[in-house]
Amino acid sequence: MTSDGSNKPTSDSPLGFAQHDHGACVSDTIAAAEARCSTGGLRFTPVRRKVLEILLQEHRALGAYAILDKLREDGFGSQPPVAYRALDFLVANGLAHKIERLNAFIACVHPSHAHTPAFMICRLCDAVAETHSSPARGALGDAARATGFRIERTVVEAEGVCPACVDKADA
Amino acid sequence: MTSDGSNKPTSDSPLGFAQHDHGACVSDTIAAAEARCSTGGLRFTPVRRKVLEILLQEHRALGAYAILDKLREDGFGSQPPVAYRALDFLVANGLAHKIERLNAFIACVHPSHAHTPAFMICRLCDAVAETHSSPARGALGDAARATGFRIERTVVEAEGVCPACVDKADA
DNA sequence: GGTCTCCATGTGATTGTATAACATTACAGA
DNA sequence: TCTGTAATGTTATACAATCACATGGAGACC
Repeated sequence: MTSDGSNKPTSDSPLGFAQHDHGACVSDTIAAAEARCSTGGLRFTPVRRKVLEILLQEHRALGAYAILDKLREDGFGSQPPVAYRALDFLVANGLAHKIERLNAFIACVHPSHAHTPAFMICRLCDAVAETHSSPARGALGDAARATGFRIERTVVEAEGVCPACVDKADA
Repeated sequence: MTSDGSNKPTSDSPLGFAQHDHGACVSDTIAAAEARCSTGGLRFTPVRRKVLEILLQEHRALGAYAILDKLREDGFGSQPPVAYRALDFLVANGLAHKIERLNAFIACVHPSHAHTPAFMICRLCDAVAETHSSPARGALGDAARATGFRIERTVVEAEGVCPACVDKADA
């Protein structure tokens, strides 16, 4: 379903909507994860590493039970908490994000610096691209200031059609 | 858990973070729903009305199964599809919104005109206030234009602490 | 009025998502 | 080595969402 699916963008089209060296994308993220864990005194254990590797395979969001299936194939524990605990760790440390709209998870594409992520989700090919938002600016920030609400975290997700799928959408 | 919980703001504190005549808030919304349904040839059936009334009782998001419990108390069907179908109708017609972060639903506070809702969710008292966002503006809109992504719908939800709870949060 | 059709509702069963609770194991530091 | 803590494994269960099918009522049409 990964390399031969008809929905999958071909090599000249974006994964996270933008062409890039995905191999580097993967190894960079793993390296960043190792760095962050060693400096922060965190343990980048086999399950956690494996889950991050699974998420990094594609720029799509994976549900917890899909991850669990892949873990099982590789001989890890296969009960829900195994996946959820690893995902909690990755999310808490900025190495992955949860896509609330999909109840699914995706690897962070630039885990090296703190950021407020925003996502664009293609409803046709399921690709997810990460960008960033600035919660303080914009209508939401205005409303928060006006009412005295203290923002601690934001969920910003756009659903629509990615550049590789617009033709299909209009057909 | 609703009227005696210690988390519940007292009568002088905000529901949607702002003091208002909640009775009018409820009746206005019901009236708007009736208006919209009659002009649109839609059927504002008993279950649908009841679910909207349930959602309107408080400015908090309710899970589908909590709604189902209340439906059962009032003699309606108590299987999940009963609630989900009514919720689908309300959401599709702009009378209610889903809070993705909570997998829960809330009545729309100004159903009369089309809008792109955004929410502020208090993690201490569970109050939810609705405001609006403008997807085209801001960092997300910029990113969408830059990559050629066509936004069809946005999820904008802020989690934090509402004005009535800041004291508790800092304690 | 009769009947047909569509839409909404009711119900049972099932799948997917997420967490609670508890036992066990691995690891780092005293 | 001992010990406290963090991570893992496992069972069970709560919560979220959908499928499939039967029933019933409101309106359209003759």
